[in-house]
Amino acid sequence: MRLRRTYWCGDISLKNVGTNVVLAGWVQGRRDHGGLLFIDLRDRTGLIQLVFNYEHQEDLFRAAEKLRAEYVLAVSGAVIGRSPETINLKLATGEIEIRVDEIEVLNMAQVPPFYIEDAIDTDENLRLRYRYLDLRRPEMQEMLRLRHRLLMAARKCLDERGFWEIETPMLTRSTPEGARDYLVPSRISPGCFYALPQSPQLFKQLLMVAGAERYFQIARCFRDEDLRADRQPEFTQIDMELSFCVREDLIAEVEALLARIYREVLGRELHTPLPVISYAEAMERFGSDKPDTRFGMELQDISGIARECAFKVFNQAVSAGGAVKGINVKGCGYFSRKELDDLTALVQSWGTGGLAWMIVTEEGFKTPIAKFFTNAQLNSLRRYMAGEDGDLLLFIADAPDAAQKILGQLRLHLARKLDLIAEGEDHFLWVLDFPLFAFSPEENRYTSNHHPFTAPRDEDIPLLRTEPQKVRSLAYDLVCNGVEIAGGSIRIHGRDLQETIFRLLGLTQEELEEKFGFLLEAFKYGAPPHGGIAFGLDRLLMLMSKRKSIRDVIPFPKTAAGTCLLTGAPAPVSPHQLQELHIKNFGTQ
RNA sequence: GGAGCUGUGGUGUAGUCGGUUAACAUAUCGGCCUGUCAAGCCGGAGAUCGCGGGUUCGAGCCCCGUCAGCUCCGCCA
Repeated sequence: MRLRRTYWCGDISLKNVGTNVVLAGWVQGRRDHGGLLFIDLRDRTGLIQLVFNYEHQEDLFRAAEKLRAEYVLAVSGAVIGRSPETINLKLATGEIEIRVDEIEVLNMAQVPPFYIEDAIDTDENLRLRYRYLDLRRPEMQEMLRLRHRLLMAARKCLDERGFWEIETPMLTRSTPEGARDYLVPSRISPGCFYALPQSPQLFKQLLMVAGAERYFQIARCFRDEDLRADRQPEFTQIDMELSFCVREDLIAEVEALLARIYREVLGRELHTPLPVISYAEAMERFGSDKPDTRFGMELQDISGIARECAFKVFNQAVSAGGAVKGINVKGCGYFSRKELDDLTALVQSWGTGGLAWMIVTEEGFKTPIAKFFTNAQLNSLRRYMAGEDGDLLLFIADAPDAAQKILGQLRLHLARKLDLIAEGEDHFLWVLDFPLFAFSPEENRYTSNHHPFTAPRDEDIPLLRTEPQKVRSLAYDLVCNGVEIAGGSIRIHGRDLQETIFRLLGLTQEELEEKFGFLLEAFKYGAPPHGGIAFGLDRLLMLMSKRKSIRDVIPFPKTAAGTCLLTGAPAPVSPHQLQELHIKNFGTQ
């Protein structure tokens, strides 16, 4: 390489007119007019136009004629201002161009399999197979830049607030609970396996015992579960933990970090403190523990009226300990019978018996179940549901949590269908006071809602012995637009309480010692009160860049089947490799 | 594990009721062209229609299977 770059393409402007510059980059395109030839040169900062004139320099012109898309060049030339009629306002550097006096072709290139430009509509297979070309496209370069800026802003902010960036092992041990582990066989210990971390959970708690006080890590995490549009088998967390803190301290730290990120990366102010809602209230009002609060259509409880009415589905549900919940779909009284039947089928596919509907009209209620209600009941229904003429009221009768959850899903479904969601704004909120446990009927035991190290609220500790399902935890989720962005908790720091929880989770003393003995032992040596949280960095980026797929914010993502189309991973290995690892291949049956 | 959608020159699409030579745009290659920036004009090459089987006189189109990608359910402390 003879010519050494002196400027980036996108940094040149009218200020540089009259100077000589050396640029380097890729050929974006070529416009050949015979004796006059234009080349757009691209680097990661943008495009700039190179001009070659046959009359000006014949040899150079002949060389330029041979250039093709994606050839790699260094050029030297003079920055000249364009004449007014040739200025291109669509191009950031459209007021100037480079009159080239020397070209160095650093590499030739095959014709790429798709266009290197934004808004391409090509098969994602191809984009992933040739990811290095896909990443050349400006919108993908912008993603890389945004990701970098987010990481830098987070690191700077956490550093300034006294957090130490500390690495924890990637080769660790498999633990029960949680997602399926990715396993790594040990060569030196035959028959034994490492697990890749689902999160650095245990290590960051040990760091608190170790007196690190404030820890963070940009941590890669691995979970061997099926993929989704917002889920990859390996993903990145901004992981934090701090000692001597209460829940409110954690929340304040996170809000400071998030505000800093929004300011530095997007130039936007985040108004803190962020709204807070309890898990119970979120479930009651939105039927979700990650409510999308960008629109209304909140759930109402009409169990009181349902109990009194003559409609068996309603009154029996309530007397069996269930609930009747409703939503008001404003102005949708025009829904056809078919649409209502489709909605009914939808909620049935989600596992409830059916859907009751009422349309509020000037003459009263239009509904197949009118005869089961007195006028007084219908009037209080209308009042409860804030029903106005033309509204559609939908009701589900079921066990309280099922009715909430399914109606919450229906609320989301309708909001998307009716385009009620204001895309411009981000609605952050904290969800607090999650139940510590969920009961698993399949396993006939309690499981941790968050993870087994989550502390219960002090005042609920007595309930551990009597009604564990009622114990509220010191866990907190940060939710935005119906997506969980971050989640964490205050941890248990006492050995006795931790053992009680493990036992409630059905872990035997042996399992407990074997799997978590090292943590319980650490807790004997003066563990400080501590708590932490982890951000889903990829999801945060999706939110900040308004992308619909997590693959669009990860440089080298995997497909829905967990494969990498670029490298071909996962792939078979040689028998020799397996032998060294003491692994026998049983084939694919 | 289950459900749905998609697969046709390099790329994006069209392809009727199953009918003979698979169309269009763009990219690409060659020629012309001195102010383009989605350059323009002329010409050329480029597809066994994801793969395998079946039905049929005949399949891009219908049927079965399979592969790949995407979306959703289960799963994801």
